[in-house]
Amino acid sequence: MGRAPCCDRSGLKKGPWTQEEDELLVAYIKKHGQGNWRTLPKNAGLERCGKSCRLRWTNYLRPDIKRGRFSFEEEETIIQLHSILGNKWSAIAARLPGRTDNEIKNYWNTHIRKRLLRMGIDPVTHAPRLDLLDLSSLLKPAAAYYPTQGDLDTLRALEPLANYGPDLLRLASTLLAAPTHASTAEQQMLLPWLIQAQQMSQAPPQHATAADQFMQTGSACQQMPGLVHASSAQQQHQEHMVACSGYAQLPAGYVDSQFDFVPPLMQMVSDTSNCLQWSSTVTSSNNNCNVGSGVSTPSSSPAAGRVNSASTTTFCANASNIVDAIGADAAGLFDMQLSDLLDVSDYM
DNA sequence: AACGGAACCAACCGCTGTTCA
DNA sequence: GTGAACAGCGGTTGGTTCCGT
Repeated sequence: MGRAPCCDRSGLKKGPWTQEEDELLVAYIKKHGQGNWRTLPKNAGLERCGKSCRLRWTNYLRPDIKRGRFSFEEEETIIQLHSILGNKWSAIAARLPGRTDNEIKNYWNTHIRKRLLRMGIDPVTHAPRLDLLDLSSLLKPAAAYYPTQGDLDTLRALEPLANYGPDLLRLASTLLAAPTHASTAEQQMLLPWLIQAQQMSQAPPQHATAADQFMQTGSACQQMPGLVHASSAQQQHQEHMVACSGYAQLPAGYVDSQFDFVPPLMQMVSDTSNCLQWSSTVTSSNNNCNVGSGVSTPSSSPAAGRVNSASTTTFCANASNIVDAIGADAAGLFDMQLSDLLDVSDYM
């Protein structure tokens, strides 16, 4: 839509706020509360537009604002949340008490973003920059790896999770980014798991099982049809992440029980027969495309996964089965249109 | 001390989503 | 159902401060 900014009206002041203006605004809000921003400036005796007043209040004058440098913990939290939520500054700010979206956005652009770039990490995707990797390792001969029958059996058993895991991550992150749909309590339930899963997806176990390694190889093959073996590059990627990021610490002893902490969301899904139908469909569509290339890729990223329209339809239709299967317990979480819930544009 | 570039951050701008008549 | 009004969000700008030469 887009409307002309209200500040364009003649007589309204722009630019830095004076102490007198601040006092007028604070006094008015203390007395009347935050009401109609449109009428507030006139009632408060301010020559400002309502938008400017709201911004000044929310970003500077609010009594609960924490000022000063960001702590190490806050910085780590921002990085983790950004890897999940992308540039959803307001959503990130909602999880950092006392910090505003503007402050976090500024801090990201001036400090964190540059730091990640120096470390060779793409601040958009949170993955190592491909131009810094030794891509020649991707070109290893296809016959370099011969899986055993045991590997194949294990892979077959884990296949469903391997395929719909990323999509569940995406689903959960979408829910977290939709505060009007999911309650705070529900988001609090999802967030720790999402961060943990995100860490795992960025830094897989250093002494992974054969099945893990084989799954990774399979995943890489889906992303690069024609390349049978890409685990070397993958391992390089992982080591790079662990060495550089400093925020990818894994829970001790997680390796052999990586599905132990599967949260209710995933558990409910895995318990249903619908998920089998869904996972198998996604698996088949994955043969030619990369569904949900990773929750760590914000929608703005050009590196986001791409699929054709047919597989998008399949994915959405079967995701609907998941929602049905989860049932009334999670109804609040899914009280929205699927088209809204799933950022379909990511898959186009 | 003077200058220029980098870093920082408050504020603005343009857009989207929601509400309501 | 439609469109205007409004609130809020994310990207960008521009003024100020810091720091190295």
